[in-house]
Amino acid sequence: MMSDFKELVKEEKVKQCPRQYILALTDTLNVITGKWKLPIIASLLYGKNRFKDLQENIEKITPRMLSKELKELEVNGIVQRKVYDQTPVLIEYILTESGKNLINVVDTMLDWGMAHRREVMKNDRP
Amino acid sequence: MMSDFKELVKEEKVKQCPRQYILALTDTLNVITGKWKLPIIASLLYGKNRFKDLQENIEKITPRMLSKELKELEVNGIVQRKVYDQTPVLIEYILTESGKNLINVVDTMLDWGMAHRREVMKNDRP
DNA sequence: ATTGTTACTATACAAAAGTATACTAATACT
DNA sequence: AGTATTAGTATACTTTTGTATAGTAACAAT
Repeated sequence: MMSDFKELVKEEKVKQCPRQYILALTDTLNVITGKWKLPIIASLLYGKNRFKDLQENIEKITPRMLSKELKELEVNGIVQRKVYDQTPVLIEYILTESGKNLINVVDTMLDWGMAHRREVMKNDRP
Repeated sequence: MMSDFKELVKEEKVKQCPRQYILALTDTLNVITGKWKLPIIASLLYGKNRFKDLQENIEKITPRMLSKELKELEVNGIVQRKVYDQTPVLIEYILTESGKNLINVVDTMLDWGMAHRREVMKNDRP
């Protein structure tokens, strides 16, 4: 079964990309671009969900950036912030369904990246 | 068949992402991030391969940015620059195999983006 | 009263990415 | 000699993104 975008590209008469496609692609880009987004999402996938866990797991990230990125991921519906009223306070960042599904995107990116490296090697020394 | 990254995440004992995975992901991010990369790649997929075509096809891009991005895509092995010695000179930017394969990444991003919008709608008005 | 813990915020700054506007080189056509 | 065409480059600037460093709030334990 062929996907939307491949169908679209196959049809040579198509002149313009539908607006909703552009919106969807922009959303995805916003969620994965930046220096810290993928490390944070990967850490959350691994089950590191507290602020301190993330800070320890992601080398050299400052609390300012971690806080900023988590907020952005929250308003974009990628993570959910859960507060447990203990002492000291416990706060967990949990991936939403959409957040978990990002693994498909990451995975395709990984596949392409690996294949691209093989391709470049092949062409450099034929 | 399950992919590399999904396998990795399933194994809870895994503590660190292999270096080559990080490199591959970084490569992919570098190729698709920025305001103009996807529009340029999409235009090239559609068969718009001359500088002027791209300039007309991509609204509001300046020649400086187009030139800069094309150069970057070239050194990263995504496009190939072909010079035809005519008058006026004809220069074509052609996607490499890796460049064409980016459609898989774009497509997965599109799928996720569309599904995410449906998910957000569902949660906003339950 | 001091120290420890978690989860941050505030301020100032540096670097990267993108924009605006004008200009150039090579060639051919009139 | 002046104009058109393609494919860019040059310079100065603004905006966005990320860094460095220090400080805060709410408790509890000693």
